[in-house]
Amino acid sequence: MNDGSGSSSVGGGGNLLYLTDEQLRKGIEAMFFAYRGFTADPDRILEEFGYGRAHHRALHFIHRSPGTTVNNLLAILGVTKQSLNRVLRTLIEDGLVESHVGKRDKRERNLVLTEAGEALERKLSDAQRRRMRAAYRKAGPEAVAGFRRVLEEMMDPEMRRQFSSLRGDGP
Amino acid sequence: MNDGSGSSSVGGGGNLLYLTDEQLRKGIEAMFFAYRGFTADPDRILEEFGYGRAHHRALHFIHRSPGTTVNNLLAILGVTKQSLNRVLRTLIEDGLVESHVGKRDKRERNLVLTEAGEALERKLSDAQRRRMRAAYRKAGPEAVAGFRRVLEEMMDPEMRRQFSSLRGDGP
DNA sequence: CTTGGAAAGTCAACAAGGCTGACATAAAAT
DNA sequence: ATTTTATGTCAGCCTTGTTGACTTTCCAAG
Repeated sequence: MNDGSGSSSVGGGGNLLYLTDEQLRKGIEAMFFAYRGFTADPDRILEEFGYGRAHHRALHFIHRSPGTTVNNLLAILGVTKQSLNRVLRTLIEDGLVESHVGKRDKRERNLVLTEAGEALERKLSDAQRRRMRAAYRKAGPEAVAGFRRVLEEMMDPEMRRQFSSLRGDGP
Repeated sequence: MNDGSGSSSVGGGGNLLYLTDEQLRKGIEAMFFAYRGFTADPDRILEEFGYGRAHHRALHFIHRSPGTTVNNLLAILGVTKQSLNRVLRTLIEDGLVESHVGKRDKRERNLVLTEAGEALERKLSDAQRRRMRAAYRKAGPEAVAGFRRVLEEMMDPEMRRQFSSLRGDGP
């Protein structure tokens, strides 16, 4: 019944060809396969350490916003505090993350990476950057700009805001 | 501190500016947030049915290659047969998927979606397409081409092959 | 100063969806 | 006849997500 969403614009304006269901399906599958590639390298490294994706995410965003609070991290990662706490606890026990009582608000915990934490984060993001750099290089600057543009449009609006600002530390 | 891989080309040739670590980091985070958005809509629908990502993946690729075999699906999804089987079993029990003994090779099972299976798949992919179409439209054709180009480069080489061909059914 | 409530942590229990290993069956291939 | 392949299944483990209940700390409003 062609529910309105479907298979529009074949003989249409001409350059709307990329909005056909077939093209969209290819885009959907490209996201699926690419995301797998995107995480494959870090995942191999994490496995050596007995960690998973969740640990990488935590390390990444603590590295990115040193001194960020647990609540901040929860908002960014979109998981429950219990789930995050479990990951955070192992990272703290293993000496990769330090949790300091907040100065202004002592209820808060400011999270920072230790030397070892920075080292692992670097190892992980190096691997991820290496792949992305290669992809960027092969695709060229124009493609990269388009890539970034589409990804940004694909986010939920809230995420898009966090994506642009994403402080987490002081004002 | 600039570990060799890092922060190349700032005052460099000029248009290599986009390969700085900072730009790559933004790309990495864009992938993370965008993938969340990308799956958010189907995930809400799946939840109503008591299904998860794994079910969506199976439905998608069976819809895409009707009559595909279990082994084919395993290769595409990159999971163990036990893991896939669990998902497949529930889909078959729930009457969304049918498993037919292969004609030429009776060891194989040819998987197809039932009416109900097609209906759910459509509902899921409609939601996903809707978001992607909106993103495509806002970003424009040039951006979409770049998006696809970078994603393809980001895949593992094997996946890239499957991405282009991806038969699964007859010769 | 007292107290309400936010921030954070903890414990318990559960589910999805990955994994490995072992084993069974049928059918194709050698 | 034997081996290999395709599939299914049982059992058990792990990570990472969930909910719910409860405690501690401590800022801030009354």
